[in-house]
Amino acid sequence: MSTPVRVRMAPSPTGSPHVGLARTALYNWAFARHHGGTFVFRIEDTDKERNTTESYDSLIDLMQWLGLDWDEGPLKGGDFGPYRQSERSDIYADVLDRLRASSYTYDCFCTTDEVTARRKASGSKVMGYDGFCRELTDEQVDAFRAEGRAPVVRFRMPDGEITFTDLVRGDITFRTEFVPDFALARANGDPLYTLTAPVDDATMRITHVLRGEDLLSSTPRQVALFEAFKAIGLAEETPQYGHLPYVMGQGNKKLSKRDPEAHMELYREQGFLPEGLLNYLALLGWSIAPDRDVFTLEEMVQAFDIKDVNPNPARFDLKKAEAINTSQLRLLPLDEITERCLPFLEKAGVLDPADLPDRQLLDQAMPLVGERINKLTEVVDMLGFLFVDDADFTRTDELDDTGREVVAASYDALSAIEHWSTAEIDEALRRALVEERGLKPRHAFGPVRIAVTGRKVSPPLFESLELLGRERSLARLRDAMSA
RNA sequence: GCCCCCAUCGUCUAGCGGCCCAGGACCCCGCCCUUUCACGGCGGUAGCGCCGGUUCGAAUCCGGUUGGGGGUACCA
Repeated sequence: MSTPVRVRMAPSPTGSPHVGLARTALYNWAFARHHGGTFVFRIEDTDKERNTTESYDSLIDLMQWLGLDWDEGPLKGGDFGPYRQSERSDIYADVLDRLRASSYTYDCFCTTDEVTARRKASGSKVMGYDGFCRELTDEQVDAFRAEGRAPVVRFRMPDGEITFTDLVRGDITFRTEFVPDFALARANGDPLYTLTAPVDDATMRITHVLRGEDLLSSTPRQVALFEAFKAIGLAEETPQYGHLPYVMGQGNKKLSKRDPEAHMELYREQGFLPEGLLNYLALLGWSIAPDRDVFTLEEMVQAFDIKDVNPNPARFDLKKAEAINTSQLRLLPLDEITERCLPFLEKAGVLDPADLPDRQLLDQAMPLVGERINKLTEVVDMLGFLFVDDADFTRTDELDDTGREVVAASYDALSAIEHWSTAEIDEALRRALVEERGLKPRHAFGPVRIAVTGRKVSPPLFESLELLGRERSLARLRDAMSA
């Protein structure tokens, strides 16, 4: 491949970014990095009705969080800008003029109702536009205008068939009788995505278009358009297309924006690692090796080949996503995990990262939980008991009468301890509860755990007691006896 | 309806004619570790949609069939 690779990610800022989009972004990014090419980030905001600035912001935010850095685009600039279609109107208008001057397009005055009525009457199996206005005379045009009709601009599809080599599926052929003349601009003059995307790909010198399978059937239009672009001197090469498999949700439908699990922000809020999510997303249609599925982004860049992408649709499986995330978490050094937990702890009101004693306590506690959590948010429930003010401490799990007796015995045993250390706590509790009272460990330590941490589930008990400190521990035990 | 795409364990996949009576991961089920829950370790169940070809030999190639999915806009 002699010409340098240029790929792009071109989302439209409508709604919150979803996982299919992220997967497409990842593959484009990995492809660009693998080939030492350029990754362009472009915003397709031609639909004024549906675009929102919140969506635009969250798109940028998501890409930054994932660490998929772009070489050209918003916040970055580049030689082929602007990178928001809303700022490229003059470019589209110019292309439209040139296309019209060369008769690649024509004005169409038909209404949707008229077209479907004609289709129905003719008994045609093909839907969509029927080419009615292709060869209008000047008189007919005048008559339509006299009626007050404004035309949409349509592209004249050539006869015959169009074949292109899909990077993930191989050769695909469409007969153009099944791809009707399509609109490039609205009657009010606004360009449509059917025009803007190819124009941007051409002017930005995009070499490879990797996008969702939903765009597969529109590819013949783009290929035909590119022929016209070449004729009017706008493009020299048609990009190569590769259509990525769908990401499906529950059941057998494509994951849509209506599915809650489709939204990327959900995973971020749940405490997924960008590394974990990206690793999992990479697996939806690609694999790095027959016997391995946990890897770093660098390894992916190294190994990624678009030809290895599997064309099958893939179902998003939350359980596996979590498992991969866990594996990525285990790869992180403890202080890194701590650092990443901070925002979640702060947001939950567990601690103030700026508070030094809190930070020190956290650093002591993290070794107990760093290897047990699967997602960052889990530290909140796991460590909350250590930081909560005594006045606000509550138990979410209940103690029964025998539990209270165990707690009382524990209180006595622990009161007598000389040094408040894990080893002595262990020894004292074991002797008082297991040896003297003959309790099974499960029944011995369970009530103590609930008394002190408020929950049946917690970090290791003796260590937790040590960190909590003698006074607070004993206070909680005393409190639990009468609860 | 028409056009296009897809087809290996429940799920994600490896497999690009013999190495496969199909390998890995998740899930699930046992067992081990164990102060809870986890984590971790070990083991197990489970799959090439169907029918024809091609070939000495097919999960792998071809055709058909069935089943899924997507597209059919003055949305992207």
